[in-house]
Amino acid sequence: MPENAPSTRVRTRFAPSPSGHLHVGGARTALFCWAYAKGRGGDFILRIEDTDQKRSSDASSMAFLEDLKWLGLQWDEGPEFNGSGGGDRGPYYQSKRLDTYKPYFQKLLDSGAAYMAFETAEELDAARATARAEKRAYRYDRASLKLDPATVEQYIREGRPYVVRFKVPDDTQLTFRDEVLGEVAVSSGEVDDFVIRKADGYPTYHFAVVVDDELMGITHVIRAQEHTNNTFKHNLIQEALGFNRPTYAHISVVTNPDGSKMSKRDKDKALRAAVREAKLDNAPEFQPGTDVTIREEEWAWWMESKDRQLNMEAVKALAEYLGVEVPEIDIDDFRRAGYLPEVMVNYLALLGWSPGENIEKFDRDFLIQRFSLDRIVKSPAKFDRDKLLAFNLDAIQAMSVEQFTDRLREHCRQFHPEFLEKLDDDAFSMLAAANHERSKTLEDPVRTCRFFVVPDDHIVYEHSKPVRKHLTGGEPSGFEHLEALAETLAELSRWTAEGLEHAISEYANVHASGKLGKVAQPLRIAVSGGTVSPPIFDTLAILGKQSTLNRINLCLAKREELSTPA
RNA sequence: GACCCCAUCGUCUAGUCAGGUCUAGGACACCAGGUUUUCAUCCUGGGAACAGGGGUUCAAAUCCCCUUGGGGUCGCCA
Repeated sequence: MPENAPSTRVRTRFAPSPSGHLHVGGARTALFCWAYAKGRGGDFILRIEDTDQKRSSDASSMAFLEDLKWLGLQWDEGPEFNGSGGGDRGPYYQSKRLDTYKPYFQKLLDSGAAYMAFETAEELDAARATARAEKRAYRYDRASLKLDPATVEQYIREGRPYVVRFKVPDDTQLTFRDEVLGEVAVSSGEVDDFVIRKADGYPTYHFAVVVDDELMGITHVIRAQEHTNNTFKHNLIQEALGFNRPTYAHISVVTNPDGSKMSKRDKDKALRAAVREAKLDNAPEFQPGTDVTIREEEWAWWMESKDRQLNMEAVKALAEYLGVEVPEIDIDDFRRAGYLPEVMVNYLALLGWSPGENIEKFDRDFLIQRFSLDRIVKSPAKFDRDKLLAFNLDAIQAMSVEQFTDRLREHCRQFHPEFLEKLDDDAFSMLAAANHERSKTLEDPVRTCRFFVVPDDHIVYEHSKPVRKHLTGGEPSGFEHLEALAETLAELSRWTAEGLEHAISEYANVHASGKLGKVAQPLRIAVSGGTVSPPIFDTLAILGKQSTLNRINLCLAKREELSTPA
């Protein structure tokens, strides 16, 4: 098999189909391709495998470009997007390369390496169903190969639709060397005469991938292990066309906690199950506020088969409607959940690869320097959210307050603008600083600090036992402390965390035998509605004097109500 | 079902290719203590694995075979 000469420039590619966001598994594949090429002074190419005309191609289907960018994976060639892409070996969309494929189809047809087949999809489905019912393995029977030339010619004249199939040789061993798996072999009898050109004239994945990899000068194919068996087909086409065989590395799949393959279709799967559970027969009418609708045809189409996906907006709306959590599998899900891109990169790299030496925290540059195919683990890796979270926490703790503030501001700008609208720069900075040490994600401050951006009289007090206890318990009780504190604080001139600490600690020394907790918790409840908030002095400082006093008074006004169990 | 691939703590993994330094290392999770004005941190300690069975060898987590288990693929999807 032709090895690439050492002098050849390394070129890898990531080749997704345009179907929405980048999911975790795809992201890891892209990361490995990128790291391998970049570590060797090579090129990382992005190619869009859009040879399925049935698949929707709305704008949101290219959302993964943004995800790739967010992770910091620049592509040297491919679709142009935000500074990445371009290149002179395009177009990088397979649907725009139809003319390119034509002569290669012809070559295979002429040489007899491929042939036309006239069975319809329906006929083949039926044959497969029969085989299944009889519990035997389905094999294409090569009926069209046995047609005599005159018949074939006649069929073509009649305008019968046909596909082109590759004629797989009988009785040989097909082998290839894989950089992670080693030698992989199968006997050719296991490989069907596969379709390389669909009835609509589009190439199938197998064909397009081979032609494009050759024409784009791809030297290393790093892809998921689900493609291992396809490699034999690709090798066959390469040989028939006189192409180079690139170096292969098949990386194991990333699985869900239950061990099943993590798939971009998991969200739809979860939703379909929920729909059946809820016995929903038709597309629901969503809330008037949303402009999302699912048409009847779309609904039926989607429910019909497990490999069909709804668009992003519909997924979100339907999940909300059904009140179910769809699994977090897309890079974008983690971005929204407040994970840092560098942490995602670090964690993803650890799924199936490790640098050894007990090193597991590293950045992109380290990855580029150290990444190699021979340290890739062969077995599937479960995606462990706990560990990801722990890494995210560590990364946040390692930041300076200023860095954290900037990151949080950016996160809010994108996903929670109300925090920037309601809080001025100073208050926002204080909020960020107060949350720095207690946040595991950029979403944590947002989630636990909603009360800052709510009007004073909209505070909702939690009717729970701990709340009641902190308010009514003790001698003096929490309410009594609040009454006293309202006066003390009203007279406080230095409304800063330090000033507040001074005043409140002093109060606690005198009236609560130095037990700060006795006064901090009632205060916390009064201003936030619950028992959880940033450190109390910071909280009050951010809130400001007026809001603090308003809320204490509001809490006191609800004394009766908050003293009795709900 | 057929074929391909895989197999170290609950999880991600180091160690396997070049057998001895492995009474198997790290991280996450877990458990027990401790610090802390809440939550979250943080500190200390602890339990936790070579799937099973046969070989080969002075010696096996490491090499070979079988069994079992897991994953992947069997589309005019990619």
